[in-house]
Amino acid sequence: MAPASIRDVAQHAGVSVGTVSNVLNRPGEVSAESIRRVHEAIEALGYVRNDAARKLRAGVSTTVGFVVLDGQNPFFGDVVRGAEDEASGQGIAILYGNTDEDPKRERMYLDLFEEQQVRGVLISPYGDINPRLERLRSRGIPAVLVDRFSGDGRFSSVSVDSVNGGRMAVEHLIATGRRRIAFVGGPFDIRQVNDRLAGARAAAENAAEHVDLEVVATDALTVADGAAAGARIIARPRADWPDAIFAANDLLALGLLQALIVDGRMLVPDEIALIGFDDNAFAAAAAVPLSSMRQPSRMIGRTALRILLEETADPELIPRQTVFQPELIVRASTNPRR
Amino acid sequence: MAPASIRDVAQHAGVSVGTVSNVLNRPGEVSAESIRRVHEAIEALGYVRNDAARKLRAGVSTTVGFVVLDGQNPFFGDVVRGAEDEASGQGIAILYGNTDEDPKRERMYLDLFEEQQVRGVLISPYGDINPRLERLRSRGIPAVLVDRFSGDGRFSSVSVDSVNGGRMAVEHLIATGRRRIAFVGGPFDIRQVNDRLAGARAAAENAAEHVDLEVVATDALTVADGAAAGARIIARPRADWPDAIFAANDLLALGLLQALIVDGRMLVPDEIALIGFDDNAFAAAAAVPLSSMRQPSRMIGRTALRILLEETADPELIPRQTVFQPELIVRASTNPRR
DNA sequence: AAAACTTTATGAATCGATTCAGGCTCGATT
DNA sequence: AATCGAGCCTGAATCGATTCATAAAGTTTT
Repeated sequence: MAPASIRDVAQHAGVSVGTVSNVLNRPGEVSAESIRRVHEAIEALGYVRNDAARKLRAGVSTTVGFVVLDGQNPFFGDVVRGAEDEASGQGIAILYGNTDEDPKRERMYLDLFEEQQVRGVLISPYGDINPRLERLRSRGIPAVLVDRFSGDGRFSSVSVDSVNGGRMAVEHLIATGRRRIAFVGGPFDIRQVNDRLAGARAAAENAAEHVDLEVVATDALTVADGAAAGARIIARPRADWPDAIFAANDLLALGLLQALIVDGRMLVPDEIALIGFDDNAFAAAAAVPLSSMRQPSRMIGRTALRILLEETADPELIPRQTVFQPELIVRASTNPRR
Repeated sequence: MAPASIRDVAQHAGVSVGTVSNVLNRPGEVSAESIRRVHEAIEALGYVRNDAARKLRAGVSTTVGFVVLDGQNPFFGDVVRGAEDEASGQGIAILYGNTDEDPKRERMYLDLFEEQQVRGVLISPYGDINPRLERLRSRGIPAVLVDRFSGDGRFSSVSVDSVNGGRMAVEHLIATGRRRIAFVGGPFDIRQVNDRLAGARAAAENAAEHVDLEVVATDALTVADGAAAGARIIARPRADWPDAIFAANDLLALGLLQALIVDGRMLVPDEIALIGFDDNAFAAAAAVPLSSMRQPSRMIGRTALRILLEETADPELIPRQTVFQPELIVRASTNPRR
C-alpha cells in the first residue's frame, strides 16, 4: 500500500489539505477541533511528511552539509558531534562528507550538497574554495568555515587562536623548568601549524631566561609522523636531546610518546616533557596522560551550526569571525622533573 | 537571479524539457547533437539538478542514512569511512546520526530518515528496533545492520565473528606462555562482549595445559573504565596479578595500558601481556603498540553499503548475514616474556 | 439590524524533474 | 507508391506539500 499522503489525511479527518498543512506548520491559525482530528488521522494512517515535496514547494531544507578534512582525527569527530547536538534539537540532519585533504572529493561533496539544496554548509576547507562557496551563497546556501579563520572576512568562521595556544603551551613548558624545547610539526602550509609555531617562538623569545627552540619538521599531522620524529630525536647523542617537546597536535604527540620509551623506561616526563594540541579523547587516555592545549571542539561545532542557521534566517547578516581561546590542560606528561 | 531550472536549459538549448531530462537520464535515446547543445546550455546557465523535484517525481533518493552507536569510537569512524568510500563512487551522500546508545535519539533519526525518504538505512542498533525497521521496509526503505548479527534473519547484517575472535586472542596469549589470564569487559548485555568472553572461555578450556581465566567486569567499553579496571588489578598483591589481559575492546585496553605503568616502569608486556579488540588506529599508536583482533572496519562499511544498494535495486532479495573473521595482529604488547 | 471585523476553512495553482503517449522524419521494405 | 519501423523529439500530466486568494461563519461595533 502506498504511504499516506496529505490528501489521505485530509480525507480521513474530513478537512481540506490546506487545513492539514496549517495544522502542521502554523497550528495557531487552526481551531482546536481541527488540530485534534488531523492528529488523529495522522496517527491512524501512519502519515509521515514527504520532505522532498516540502522542500520543492517551500524551499526549506532540513539538512545541513558538513565537509570534514580528516574524519580519522577525533578532533573532527567531536566537532561533528557538537554540530549534531545543536542540529538534532531543530530536527535537522547532517549530510556528512570526509575529504581526506583531497580537493576532488571536496568539490564533489559541494556539488552534491548543491543538488540537495541543503540549508547550509559547514566546512573545514582544504583547497581554495571561495569561488565554490560564493556560488553556493548566490543560490541561498550560506557556508561557515570551521577550524579556519576566514582571512578576508567573506564568510563566517569559527576557529581557535592557534598563535596564543602555541604561546601558552611553550610558556607552560618554560614554567616547569624546561629550556631546550623542540617544536614538532608540519607541513607549514597548514595555517594552524604555522600559527602554533609562531606562538611558540614568541613565548621562547619573551622568556626571562634564554630558551632554545628548535623545529623538527614532519610531513603530516599523524601518529606515524610523530613516532618517526621521536625516533630521530632520540637517535641523537643524549646531550643533544631537548628537555621538552611541543607537538603541533595530539596525534603527533601520541606518536612521540611511543618513540620516547626505551627499554621499557618511559622518558616522559622525567627526561623529556611533552605537550600536544587539541586535547582529544586519546590525550587523556595515553599511557602517560598528555598535557595539551584544549580546543573546545564540541563547542566549535555547536557554534558553527548556530551561526549557520542564523545566516539562513537572515541572509543580510554580515559574516563574523568567532575565535575561541584554547585552554591549557596540565597532565602528567609535563610534570616537573623529579 | 533564481537558479536555472530544466525549463531554462531547454529554452537555451532550443529543445524540449523532455529532451533535457533524457540527456541527463538516458543519453542513449538522444541524438549526439542534442546532447551537445544541452550540455552547452547547462554549462552556460550553471544548471544544477534539483534533487527534491527529482526525488518527488522519480522516487529515487541519493542519500543513505547511517545511525551509529558511538561516534567517539574510532571503530565506527572507520566503518562510516568505508561506507562513504563506496557511496561517493555512486554519487550518494550519507546522512549521519550518532545515538550514543540513546534509544530516543535512535528513534528520532529513523523518523528523520523516513521523512527524507532515504534510499536505505545502515544502523548499528541499540534498542529493539525491529518494528521501526519493518515499517521503513514497508515503505520501500531497506535496512542493513552493522556490527550486529541479525539473529532472526529478518534483515541483512554485516558483522564480525566475536566468538572466534575471543578464542584466537586467548589462544595467542597462551601460545606466548601466559597461563593466568584476565578478561576485562562489560556490560554483558552487549552481545559482542558476551561472545568474546565465550570465545575466551573456550580457548582456556581447550588448552593443553591448565589455564586460569578470571573475569573483571566493567560498566562500559571506555578508556576510563579500562583504567579503573587496571587500577583494581594492580592494587592486589603481586602474586595475584594475572600474567595476561584480554580486553573486550581497544578503548579498554588503552585504559589498562595507562594503569599498568608503575614508577615510570611499563608492566606491559614483561609482567603482563595485553591484547585488545578492534585494532583501531590508536592501538598501533599506543605507547606500547597493542596487539589486537583486527576487525576489517572499513570493509564492513563498504560491504554494508553495497548490500544495501543491492537490496534497494531488488526488494525481493532474501536478507543475508555476512560475517567477517577477525585477524590477529601481533604487536609488542604481547611479546613473550624476556 | 446593518456594517465591519475576526477567525477559520477551502481548494486551485505552484515548485521542478520525470514519464510516456503520441507525433514527426526518413530510409527500408513490399 | 504505399506501408512500416526506427530513431528522435514533444509537452502535458504527475509526484505531494505549501501558499494564498476567496469565502463562509461567527463576533463585535455602530
